[in-house]
Amino acid sequence: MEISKTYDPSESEDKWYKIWTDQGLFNSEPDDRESYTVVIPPPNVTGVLHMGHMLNNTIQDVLVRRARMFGKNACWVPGTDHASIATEAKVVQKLRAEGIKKGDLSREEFLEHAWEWTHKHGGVILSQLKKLGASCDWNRTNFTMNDNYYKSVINVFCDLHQKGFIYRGERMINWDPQAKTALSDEEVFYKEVNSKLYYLRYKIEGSDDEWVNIATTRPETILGDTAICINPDDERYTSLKGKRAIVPLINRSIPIIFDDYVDMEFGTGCLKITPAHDPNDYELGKKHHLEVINILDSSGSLNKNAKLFVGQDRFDVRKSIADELDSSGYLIKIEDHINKIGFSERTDAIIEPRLSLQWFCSMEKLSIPALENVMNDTVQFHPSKFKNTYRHWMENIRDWCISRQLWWGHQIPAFFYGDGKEDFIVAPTKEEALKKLNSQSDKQYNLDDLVQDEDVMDTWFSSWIWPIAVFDGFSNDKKELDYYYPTNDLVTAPEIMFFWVARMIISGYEYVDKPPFKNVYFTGIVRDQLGRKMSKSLGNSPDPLELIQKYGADGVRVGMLLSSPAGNDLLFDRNLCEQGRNFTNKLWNSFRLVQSWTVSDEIEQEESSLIALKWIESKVSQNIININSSYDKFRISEALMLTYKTIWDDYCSWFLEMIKPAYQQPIDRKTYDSVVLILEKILKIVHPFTPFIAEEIWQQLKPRNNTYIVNAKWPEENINDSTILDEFQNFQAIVMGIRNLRKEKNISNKVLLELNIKVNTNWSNIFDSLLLKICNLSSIVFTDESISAAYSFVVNNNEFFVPFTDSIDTKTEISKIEIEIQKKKGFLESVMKKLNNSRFSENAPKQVVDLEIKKKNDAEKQIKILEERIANLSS
RNA sequence: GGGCAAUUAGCUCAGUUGGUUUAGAGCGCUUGCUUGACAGGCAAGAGGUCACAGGUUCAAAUCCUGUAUUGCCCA
Repeated sequence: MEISKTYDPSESEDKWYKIWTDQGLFNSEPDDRESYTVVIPPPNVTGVLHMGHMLNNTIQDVLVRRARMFGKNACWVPGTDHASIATEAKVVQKLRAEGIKKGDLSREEFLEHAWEWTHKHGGVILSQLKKLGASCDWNRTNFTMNDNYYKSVINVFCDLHQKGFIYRGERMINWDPQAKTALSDEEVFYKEVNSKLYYLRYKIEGSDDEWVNIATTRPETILGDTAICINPDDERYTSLKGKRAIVPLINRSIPIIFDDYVDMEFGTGCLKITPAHDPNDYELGKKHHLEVINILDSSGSLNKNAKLFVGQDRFDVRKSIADELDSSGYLIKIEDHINKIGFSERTDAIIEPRLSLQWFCSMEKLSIPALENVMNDTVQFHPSKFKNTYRHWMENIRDWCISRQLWWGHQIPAFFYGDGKEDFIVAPTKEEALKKLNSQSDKQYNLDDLVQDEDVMDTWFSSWIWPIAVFDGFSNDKKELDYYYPTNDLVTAPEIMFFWVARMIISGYEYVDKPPFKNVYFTGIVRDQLGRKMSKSLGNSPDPLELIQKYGADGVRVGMLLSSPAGNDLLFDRNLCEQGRNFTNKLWNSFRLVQSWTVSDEIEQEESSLIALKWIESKVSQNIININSSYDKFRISEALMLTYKTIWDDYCSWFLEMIKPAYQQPIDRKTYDSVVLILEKILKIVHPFTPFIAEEIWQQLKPRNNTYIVNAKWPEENINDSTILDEFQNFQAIVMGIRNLRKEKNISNKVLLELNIKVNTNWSNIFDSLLLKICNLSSIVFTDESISAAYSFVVNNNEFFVPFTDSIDTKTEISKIEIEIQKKKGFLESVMKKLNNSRFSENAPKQVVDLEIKKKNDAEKQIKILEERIANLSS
């Protein structure tokens, strides 16, 4: 049967994926075997696959497939995250396009739309992962809004409230005026922005013409000023002690206070204090018992407390108030100023610090075991440099604002029975809340008296229990949890180290008293060639499915991993996928070659084939040792490169060339059978990286009776002959010497050459038969004399001569050798410098000195050989 | 502003407690190769004063100090 010259992945990929899943090869149930567990970082339920997912999930699949081949019970749990704010934003947008405003809908109606949207778009991303070859147990697909999962989240909330970790409080939080919701600190990102610094003067109360000058970037907030603050060490302003100032335009009298918080260098050294609209001012306000005047409403417009500009947007007011301050003589000057401003991660709106009643989770105590067990490597970070970042964050951890003013998500299980701030009961259901309430109250309430808190929880408050909840860890049946938890490896991006990783560790210790995973592998961010983050708005992200179509899933997998050391960003280049595709093609053609041979039982195995087999056995074993060690250190791209070279260099370029029968000649049975065994080994080690082609060749190679490479055993290494590996290096050098010579002298590969060898050190003849074959030699002749009429080179102090076939160019030959001698002499000089230094020979360890002596002897010997050669040529 | 990293070939990166033949890989580049697995291939070659300046040491890409640049995290 004719096999295609190039490998076509499109057919075999879908075929094998279907068979694998139909056969249930990726499914896992607890049994006697050791478990190997990975939980997927759940992508947004309505998201689509991007390059970050590709990298992340390729790495997970490589780890999972390899573990499966080690005979472990591999379980990779897939699923999605409801992504409360992102999904809600999409639904609102979609409704708006249909002319429906969120405000016109009831909560129930809105949620119906949201579920409809989720069902329509949800899970697309998971089917895309199948294209990539992800070997997930799809029966276990989970979702953070599934009934069971929902209940787990609610129970955790109630439990933490019961334990006193969750509380309700008025705090200054990050407010997104566009989404009209609170955000956690982690959902705010800061950007440097060109803005203005306004210098204003406030009149001192009771004076005729005494002023205090302040500088502010937010003149609109003066309407909420309740003090002016000065550093007590600032001698410029000591006269202001005890005085009051008048807020311009509204003429409110405010105190002048003193606190060393104020930076004397910044602006004028006088700071206006607006406790309602700046977190630092808020803290100062609390300390000095200042009045708090909130002048903004939830959309960022001024409210009636502002007295002026009521109903206008904060940024419009900034312009108008500057004009008005100017015309009434309060504005001194405006300077350009660069400052950092917080933006909403989701809506990109400028964050407004806002005082509001929110739910918080107290983190300090909860985080203690989570910090400790990362620092002591119970949970290992790869690369370990991220431990520093982690520690820094954990040591300065702040309470987590977990409420969001949204509808799509887990509704906070707090039920209000009165108007007071504390008139609520926390319980999993309304019924339970009622029971609880009535048991502790004289008055008897009924269900209609209870109103559930409108807010939902932060999305991360559901995903932080992902590794527990996907194994039903909050139910009474702990069979799954006991077997699969702690999971083994988590593969994720460093950007969500605090959002997610740290919090999973915290919840793991709180609820299972064990870490959620043993290793965390941080991938880098996938960037484009210019180093920019890939994003929809830049349009610089390739479509993963198109890449898979073009290069094959195997090719893309290899392309993604070729240059992605842990924790470093990856500058994505589709040429890497091309390299991956070429690699699969190389593998394919090496299979075609083996497949094309006719096998003969009549002919004997050649000596050269026997040696070649002996060598490749040891070589592959040696490589497997190195590959295993790279995997153990989570150096995945290093493991890939070693695998790549095993196949391309060792197996294809050297081994197959060594055993290849002459054109249209058969191969002996013994050699052929051994080649098949080697090829099987090679398919196994490449399978985690390129599962599809590995399975395709595995199945075509011989009948497998419904067994698959997916479950094949990872090969064991056995180096039965290590000297052959050293000898091979000399052999390689000789082959290269002859190839070089052919190229330089323009001697075709078809011309038979005679190789003369003058043995100066020991010579093992095991590779002689292979030299004859690979270098196309007529014979190998051993000689005691140098041959003058010949090209020559030196390997391991043995001299090799190929007699001149035609015209003689001794001049070039001599100058070539002279260059060689110069090089060697330079080297010898650097060695001698060391050896002649008495402090070196006295202080350095003996083996280091011995090595230098050996280098010296070798170099001297080589120089001598070369000099003799010149003498010979010129005579 | 505070913290943490990084800087090695044209590009992307290795280089494991300082010493293994005057620094390695992949890609790219240059040159040569048309019958026999693969041009998505084969072979050979060029390319680096290891960011800079000091220091420690018999010995520094590797350790220390400073400078510059870049990235990340936090405020």
